[in-house]
This record gives sequence, C-alpha cells and structure tokens, in this order.
Amino acid sequence: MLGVTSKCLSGRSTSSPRRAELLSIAADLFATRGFLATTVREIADAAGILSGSLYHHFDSKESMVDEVLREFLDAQHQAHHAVLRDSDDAAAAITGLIRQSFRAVHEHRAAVAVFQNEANYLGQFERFDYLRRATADFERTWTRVLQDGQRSGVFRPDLNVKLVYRFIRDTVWTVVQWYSPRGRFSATMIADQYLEILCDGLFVPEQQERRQES
Amino acid sequence: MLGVTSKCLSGRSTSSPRRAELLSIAADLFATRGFLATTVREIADAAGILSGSLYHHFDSKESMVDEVLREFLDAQHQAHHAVLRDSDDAAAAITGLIRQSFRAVHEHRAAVAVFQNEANYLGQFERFDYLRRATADFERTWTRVLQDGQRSGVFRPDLNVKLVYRFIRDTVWTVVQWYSPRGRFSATMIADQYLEILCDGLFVPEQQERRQES
DNA sequence: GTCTATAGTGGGATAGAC
DNA sequence: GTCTATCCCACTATAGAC
Repeated sequence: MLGVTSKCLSGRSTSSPRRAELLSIAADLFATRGFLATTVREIADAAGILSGSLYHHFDSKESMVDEVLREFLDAQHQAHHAVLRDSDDAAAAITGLIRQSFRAVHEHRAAVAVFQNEANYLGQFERFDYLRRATADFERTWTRVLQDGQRSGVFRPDLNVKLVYRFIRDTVWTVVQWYSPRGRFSATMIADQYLEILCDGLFVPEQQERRQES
Repeated sequence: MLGVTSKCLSGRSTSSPRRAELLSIAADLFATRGFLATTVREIADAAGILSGSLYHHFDSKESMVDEVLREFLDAQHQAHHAVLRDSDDAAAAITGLIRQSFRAVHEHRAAVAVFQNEANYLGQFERFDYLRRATADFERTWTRVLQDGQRSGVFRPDLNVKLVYRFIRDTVWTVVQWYSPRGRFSATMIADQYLEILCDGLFVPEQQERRQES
C-alpha cells in the first residue's frame, strides 16, 4: 500500500455526494484544459454555482487535483497488485498489467490524463511528493515482472527492461490523449491490438528477412 | 510544404543572434516547466535581463512559443519528406521515420516537448491553427506508409493502421519526457531497442505458444 | 450549500529614459 | 538593447449574509 489517501485530507467535510460531483467536474476540466489553464470560475460555472461556493467544499484548487490524483493512484496501486496476485507467470502478469492499464484509461480517463499531463508540474511541490513515489513504485513493479520473465525465459534477454518498461508505459498511458469512450476503438480493442504488436511485431513473419535495419 | 513559417512573424526584428539565444532559453523553460507555468520574468531572469527588455525582441510570450513551434514543425516536415524520398519500400520508410523522430527528440528536445505538452492547449486559439494541420499531416504521412506496407505485403494486414500509427507516435514522441541527452541511453540506442521490439516482439520466439491472451 | 462582494496577489505588457 | 516604473487585468481566496 502506498496509502496516499490514508492521511486526513484538507479542512473541509471529507465526503458527500455533492463533493464527489464537483470533483468529477473539476477533474474533467483539468484533464481537457490543463490544471493551470482551468480557473475556479470555470469549475464553478460548469457546476452551476459561483466560484466562492466551491470553497465551502474544498480548501483550494490544489486540494481538488490532489484529491483526484490520490484517489486514482490508490485505486491503480491496488489494481496492479490484484493483477500480480492472479498471474501465474511473467507473460500473464505483463499482459494483465497492460490490459488493466487500458481499462484504467477507460474508467478513470480524467484522472489518468491529469496524472499524465500535470505530474511533472505538480511534482515540484512537497504536497505532491507522492506523485514521484507512485511513479517509482509503478516502475519497480513493471520492471520486476519484466526481469522475472527474462530469468524464466519468456521474454527476450537482449532487451533492456528499463527501456521496455518506458516504451510500454508511454504507449499505454498516452492513449488517454486520443482515446474516446464513444469512439470507434474500444479500450479492449486497443489493448488487443497493442498486445498483438508487442507479441508478434509489425511485420508479416514470412517477410521478416526483408526488414531494413539501416 | 506546410509553410508554417512562410508568413511574416510578429512585429519585431525577425532574426538576430540575441533573439535566437532568448528563444532557446524560453524554449527550455517552456519545455521543463510548461508554457503557462513559465513567467516572462523567469525567462528574463534566465537570460540575465529584465522582463520589459524581452518586449524589445518579441511581441508577447505567445509569440515566443509560436516561433519555437513553427521552426520545429517546418524542420520536421522537411525531414519527414527527405526520409520518404530516400526510402525504397514501406519497411525502410517506417524505420527511417522512426529513427528520424528519435533524432528529433535528441536535436530539438525543447521544441518536441513543447509541441507534445502544449499543442492541446494552444491549439484552441486560431493563431495556432497550424498545430492541428501539422498533426493531421503527420498522421496522413505515417498511415500512408503503413497502408503501402500492408498492400505490398510487408506489414501484417490484420493490424489497424490508425492504431499502429498512434502506438508508434505515442512511444516515439513521449520519449522526450524522460530522455536525457547525457543519460545512459543514447537516442540511437533507444531507436534500436524500439525497432527490435516493433519487429520481433517482446517474447522469445520458442516460447510464443506460452503467451496468454486472456 | 450557495450568494454577494471584495481583498490580495502576481503576471503580461507598455512608455519612455538611457 | 536594456532599464525604470508602472498599468491593468484575471485569478485565487476570504468574510459574512441568506
């Protein structure tokens, strides 16, 4: 457990349906316009109230992203470990983690986008220390699986696990930039196609000798 | 030619060594802190002058990103077409495009990062129309190559070219988020490893029947 | 839980001297 | 080409009525 939500959050009432609703509205705006580009007035407008009223529920704009990110990272951490628990070998673990990540893009789209886009900026403030910790934790989990797979002979031993992790991570999370829940590509379809390429590559097997490595 | 730099730029003198220096300083700050999070005072500080003095060279903070992005996109457009001109078949074209992109990450790191991080936000203003055009142009170029490769039997016909393009693009450009020119992984090394995976996949050939597709 | 009203702050940009 | 000085504005956040 990273326990990022375990400590008591900011001053105001910790949970209410209204609060959750406002948080979801804010998360959507943060995701599409960016955290800095989103004003508290816009959040209030979208919620049909005035900006001052937001401060009945939250300490600050920062508290809002904070809560969005903590919730998401905790859920993601748990989901990761559930996948690992249910996987017999490294191959199952890696495909499980990948499928889980695409599912997260579908289910927590706003939060994933905010994490992806703002972690760099927010990470510079002590309050958001846990962003760096979570990032490091994810990397450890994934690279451990990749190393296990190399040791047990499932994954190619000539590949650098750190690089493989970055490649997979970049593809999997950046999908949130163009994924649309009502678009022509479902999250599972995207996962299937990505796993296809990751397993068998882009080239037709019979033609592999034609590959150029110039 | 997209010709994004062809039209005359903002009011001030169009080129001088000092201007280029300031632009490079600004680009670095935009890349690492984000466009909105970077203040003109910070840019001026980094350049060792006062904020007011910047306006002798540039109309506005917006003009600065604008120039950074236009220069980069024009260079990238030219580089793309040089690669296509020199490639005999789709396999050569796709590996060439990929290698070129990793080179761009190395050579125009700041500009790539700004494009990657801010295109979404800036694209909403008419002034930055060309960001959307350039994005669409890149997609057309890459998917055309992928389609050619499918038709000529080099690439697997069961893959969706739009998805393959997005996967490659996401990996290739997002590298800018963690790439360090003085780090342990050189741009060519990263390109080599990525092409390895894209060609032959993550799994050792003998073990492919053990793959889980659950 | 929301509104009215407003304080306080910091950033983009300008005018003119040097 | 840079500095001094400053305007103006938009935004976060607060206080207290309803």
